[in-house]
Amino acid sequence: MATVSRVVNNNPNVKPQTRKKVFEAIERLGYRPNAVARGLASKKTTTVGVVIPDISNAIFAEVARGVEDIANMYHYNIILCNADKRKEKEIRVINTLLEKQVDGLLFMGGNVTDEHIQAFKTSSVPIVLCGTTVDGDLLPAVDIDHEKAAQDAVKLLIDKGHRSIGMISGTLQDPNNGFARYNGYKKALEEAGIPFNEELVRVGNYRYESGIEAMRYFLGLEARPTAIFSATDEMAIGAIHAAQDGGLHVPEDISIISVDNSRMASMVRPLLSTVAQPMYDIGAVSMRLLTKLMNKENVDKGKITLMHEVIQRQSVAEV
Amino acid sequence: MATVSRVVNNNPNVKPQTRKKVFEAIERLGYRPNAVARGLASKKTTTVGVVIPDISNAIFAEVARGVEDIANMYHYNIILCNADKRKEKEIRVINTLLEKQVDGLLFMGGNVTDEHIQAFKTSSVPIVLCGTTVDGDLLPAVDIDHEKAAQDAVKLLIDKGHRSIGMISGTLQDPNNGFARYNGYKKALEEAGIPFNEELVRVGNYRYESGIEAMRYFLGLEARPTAIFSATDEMAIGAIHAAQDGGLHVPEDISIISVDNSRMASMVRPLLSTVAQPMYDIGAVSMRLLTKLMNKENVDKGKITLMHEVIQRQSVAEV
DNA sequence: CTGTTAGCGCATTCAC
DNA sequence: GTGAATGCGCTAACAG
Repeated sequence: MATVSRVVNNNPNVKPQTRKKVFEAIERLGYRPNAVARGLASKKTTTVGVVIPDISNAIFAEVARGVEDIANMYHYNIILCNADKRKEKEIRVINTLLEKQVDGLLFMGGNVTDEHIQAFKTSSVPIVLCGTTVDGDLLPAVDIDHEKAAQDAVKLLIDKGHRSIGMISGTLQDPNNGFARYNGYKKALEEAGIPFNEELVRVGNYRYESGIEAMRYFLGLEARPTAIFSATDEMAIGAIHAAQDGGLHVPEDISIISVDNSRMASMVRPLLSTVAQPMYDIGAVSMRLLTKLMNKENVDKGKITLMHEVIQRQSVAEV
Repeated sequence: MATVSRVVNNNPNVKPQTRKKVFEAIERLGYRPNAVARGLASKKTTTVGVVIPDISNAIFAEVARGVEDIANMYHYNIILCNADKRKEKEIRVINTLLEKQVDGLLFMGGNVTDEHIQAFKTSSVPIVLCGTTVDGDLLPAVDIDHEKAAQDAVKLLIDKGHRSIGMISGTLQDPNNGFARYNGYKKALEEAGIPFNEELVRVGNYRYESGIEAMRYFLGLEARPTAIFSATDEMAIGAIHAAQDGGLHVPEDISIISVDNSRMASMVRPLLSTVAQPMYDIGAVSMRLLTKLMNKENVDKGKITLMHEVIQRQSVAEV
């Protein structure tokens, strides 16, 4: 029995002949190791839990690929849990994952509240945040600098001569994709000496329809902005279509830029200018960090910030 | 100890007072039940494995939502495993899930080969196919009638007067989204007495870029078709853009219809006509079926076919 | 190199 | 209604 265990776990202390015989028996009997029993005995499940805020969001799907590739590379299995963008569900899922004795936890995106912190604190296994951060150095995290990304996007608009720039924001309660990008927008304006105008920002919900709604609002303004910065690609595409539906040409009549560089940014006419988040890398790097943590290796504390890059395509023109 | 177990498992044979005391102790000690040990002892994990062929495909994301909602309703957890559209990985993932002692398995989309069947056969827990089927009654499955869906789409084109209709197909090796839709296309032509022309079908890979490539091909034909049927929305959108990039107007110069009705179909100009697959329902129904199977309830054998519906939007016009 | 032993943390008998 | 005993299938330490 112990020998079988050794064979199954690739322990070298088995005579090749015996190993062969065991494999044959395994084959013959159709034996399949029971991962649950193994997990109980070894106190390791070689499984990491990944909570993903919204499975239907293409951004997270790409991050998940990065996570997975690295996880496979280090022979970890992944339990992906969708949290439907609901906080209670996020908390519940975290607890379920911990009960299932995952060896580590990756928390993707979303807003990390005190309740989350509370749940994380009860964990005896390492946790890393992925595509989000939290104030202080409470938890290791890998993300981009959302504020700077937004600022760079708006700066491009300004460099092209735009002075009246609207913003389609995410909810300001969301510290990363929402508030940080809003702040980046304000900073860019400030730096260029352009007064901030509350009327030029419209809060959406990240989705296509709210991009449409926002653009309709801008079109109705007596002083319509010449350029729009959108917090996400999807809203930007909605904005483009609303502008076109209103008889405008993009970018001749109005320029549009956003943040994400999701696949969709190249699936629209005109092609969308946007600032690229290295989504795959965010996933890969955070998973690599988690493997180190699970392996009790020493790692530098604190957040890892990955570089973004503004991608110029067709939706922005000189004013 | 047994009493704690009873409390945690909601066994009624506990005095309310004792129950309360146990809960207090649980709270005070921060006790968290170990799902692994529980699984070993009870031989149930209240977990179902879901293998999803491609996490970055919006279609599957929507199906997954349906799966999840029902799973939660019946108090099952879900392990989502992405298989990256690679057969070996699918097989590997199935085995991993089985080793982890899931109570049931949902296999989503993808091509079910003999190797799959072989892997499924070793399972002692129920398995249902979701968004795919297999010949014979080997496995319970829920899906739409892909062939009929394609046929209906093409029929709409024909009803609008089109006689020269191109098709952007998926790979014909794929029995569902590929071959079945191709057959539906041929059937519709046949029924209308339109001769089938090999030159008017172009095989793509379901992605946007291959839609572009296919449309470029059609645009280069001396006898350019007046309408295109695409096997997926994403390729259809590529086709629309390629047509527009080539100076054509959709639908005035060329009509386009596809199958899927993904969210993207409403995120393009003109709005894409397409036949809707009830994706959420496919997920929900298959999960419900699985719960019955896991519960050893009697269910009707065989496949469940859900209804599709052709959605007329803007991308199709009379010839 | 191989077999024996003792848990892993729980659910499930069975007594009381 | 509660506690004590047994074992789920495996790994880990130990002895040989």
